[in-house]
Amino acid sequence: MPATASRPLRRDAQRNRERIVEAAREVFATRGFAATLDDVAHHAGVGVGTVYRRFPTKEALVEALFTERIAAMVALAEECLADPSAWDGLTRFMTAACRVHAEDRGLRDAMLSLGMKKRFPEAGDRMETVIVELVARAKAEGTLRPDFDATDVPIIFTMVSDIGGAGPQAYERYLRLVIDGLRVCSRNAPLGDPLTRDEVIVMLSGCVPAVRPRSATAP
Amino acid sequence: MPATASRPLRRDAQRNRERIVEAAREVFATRGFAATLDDVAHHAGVGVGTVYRRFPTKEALVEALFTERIAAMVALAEECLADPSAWDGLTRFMTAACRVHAEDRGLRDAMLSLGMKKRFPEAGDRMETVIVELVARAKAEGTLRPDFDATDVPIIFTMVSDIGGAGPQAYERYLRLVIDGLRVCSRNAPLGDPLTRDEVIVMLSGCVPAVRPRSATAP
DNA sequence: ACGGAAGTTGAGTAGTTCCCTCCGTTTAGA
DNA sequence: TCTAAACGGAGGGAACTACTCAACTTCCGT
Repeated sequence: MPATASRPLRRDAQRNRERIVEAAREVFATRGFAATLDDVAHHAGVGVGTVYRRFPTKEALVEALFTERIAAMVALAEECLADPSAWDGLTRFMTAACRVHAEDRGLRDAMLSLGMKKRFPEAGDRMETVIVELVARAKAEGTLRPDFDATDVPIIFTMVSDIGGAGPQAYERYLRLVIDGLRVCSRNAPLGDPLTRDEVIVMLSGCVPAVRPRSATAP
Repeated sequence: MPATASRPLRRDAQRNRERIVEAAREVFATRGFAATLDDVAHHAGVGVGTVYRRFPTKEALVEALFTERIAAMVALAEECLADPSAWDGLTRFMTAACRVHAEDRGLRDAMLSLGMKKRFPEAGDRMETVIVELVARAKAEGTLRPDFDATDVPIIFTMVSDIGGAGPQAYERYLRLVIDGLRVCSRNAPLGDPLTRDEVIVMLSGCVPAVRPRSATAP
């Protein structure tokens, strides 16, 4: 891997780059992947060309914006795995994830879209295994209903974060409702079979916007 | 109301009209309001022009397709209101509504989109009051948690029916999960304040596709 | 059997959105 | 001062979609 240590940016270019990243954070946070690079440029007070000079595609900008934040989410999940109470660990993770998704729709789209696996394969795998463990541990503890499945977690994230439009706190109410349905309770009706991973993928691809590719050339 | 009793359609035109309606039902059921009238025409084996001759706009077709079915949903809600068990009445209604939404995405879009109020104002009002009663009755019965609100019902419909992409049965699992969270239970965490009607409207407009107008002329 | 009204067709129009490029102009900094 | 780097933003081009229209076809009353 040849270190692409190109010469440092000119001072104005560096400043603009920072402006672009900051503007992108804001614009993506509110509009998600639906945000346009024209939006970002305008918000940053620079021309579109400048954005494309720094980030050759929208994809590149997305990667630059979210790599770090997704790693932080994985770290959080791992930290929750260490919670002495499995139930608290799982629900803390779910609550924190939903809050983050509500506050930053871009991060939501990055984590839940199909592109996740392509863009951040390592983080994605790690996240998946940690979620499996969080769920297994809470079932073993006897607090999480046994018919719940790890594949339900991203679906719940998607469902709940769709509420985002109604204000940043709105998700909380419905997440709580769902979490109250997660506890073992003698009156619970059985859930039946969980979704397969493929079904989850289909579902996410239908609900979470993708970065629209310039031209669709399927391999 | 001047009976627009124009002369009866020619036989071939009548047959085509029926084909169009049937094709539209199928296409809208799977693609929702995202379906194109070109899709419908193709599916019906006629030209687009024929569709537009019968239904001057997409709106008109939507109205023709869903007026009756929405009235049926209102009737169902009223029937559930007569259930001796308020809990069963409410959950039966919610389950039936979600099943219908899963089976016919067009009906879902018609019932949950903002256009509902403009297109079917009477049915919309009636539905709203019946839901309020269903919820009040179940709270009075002591089975529904008291911090639940009637405005939560359409939100739950939206959340759950978003799962539709993963197959027609997928919604069931998550609806059950949510319903299990609706029962009074000493371990339930308080939900806090419900969404205002305006917040509900914002949320729905963000999640449910509208019939795209020919040109955007905001009043 | 025929004339004309009703019906059909589908390429085309017009509006919109959005990713990205290009080139004439500006500016940092040696 | 001079040059390479950076900038701006109009516009290319592709995709999508609601809808139109002029040339053609079919029904049906007489």
